[in-house]
Amino acid sequence: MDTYEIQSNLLKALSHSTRLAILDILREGEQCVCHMEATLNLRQAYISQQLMILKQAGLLESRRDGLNLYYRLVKPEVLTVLDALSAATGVSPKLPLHKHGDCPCPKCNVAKNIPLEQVTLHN
Amino acid sequence: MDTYEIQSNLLKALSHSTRLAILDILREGEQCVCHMEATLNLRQAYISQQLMILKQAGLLESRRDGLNLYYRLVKPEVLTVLDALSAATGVSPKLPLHKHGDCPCPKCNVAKNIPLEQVTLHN
DNA sequence: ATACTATATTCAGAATTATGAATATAGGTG
DNA sequence: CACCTATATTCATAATTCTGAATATAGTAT
Repeated sequence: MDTYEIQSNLLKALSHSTRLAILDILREGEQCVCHMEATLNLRQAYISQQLMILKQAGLLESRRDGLNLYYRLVKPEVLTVLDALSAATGVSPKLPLHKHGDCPCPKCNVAKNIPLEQVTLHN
Repeated sequence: MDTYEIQSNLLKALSHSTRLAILDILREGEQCVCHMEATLNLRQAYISQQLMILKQAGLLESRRDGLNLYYRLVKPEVLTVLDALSAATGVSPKLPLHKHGDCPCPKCNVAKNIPLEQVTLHN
């Protein structure tokens, strides 16, 4: 019954609402922790713990860019599982959109018109 | 985050190796408890407990025929989830085949050539 | 170096799940 | 009715997971 254990281990990694939300956030590509913090409105330490669980399960990897760590899905096949799950439950998740300005992460702030004197450039 | 909870509840019902095996047994149609007992080589009480969990999650229903209770999948969409899971993990379950003669259930004994004097008929 | 920012880890208690043992029940048979 | 067979339930304990608080670390900027 070894195959069933492999599969139930993956399911256990998935069966948690915060982790489902994280995977949903990562559907569209990598995101930093602080972006998840702003989107999910949960404490950073807690999100990190859930990220570690997903990473240990082999679903995520991270990349550093300056201060920020960006997580990305390395096993996109799980999205197929999640889609099948939406079909089976009859409900589809939609992410809470954080208010514009609530997310401090670089990706979210690229588009904003920040006064030049406040922008720190890498020289 | 309610949708995520609905989905994680279903995942929790699935994320157990015995329950995955049970669902696999039910892929091909209804089976009685004693058939699962023979196939999985687990104690009856334990299997009943797992069946109750799957039933509570709305995945199974049961039907009585004489002494036997037959369980069947009432949400076949979960099979799609399980198939996606096989794809994601790269492993596919195959059920242990019980030795012919180890399963006492009616379905398994229809084909056997049982001496007539031992067959009990419903008169 | 010092201070700051983003993220990770450790620890502990609460809550939940897993599992086995014992027993209960419901239906069938004689 | 008494007994058997198939299945369900209850109870107790062990194991695991959840969650928060506190703290640690690693990189950055000055």
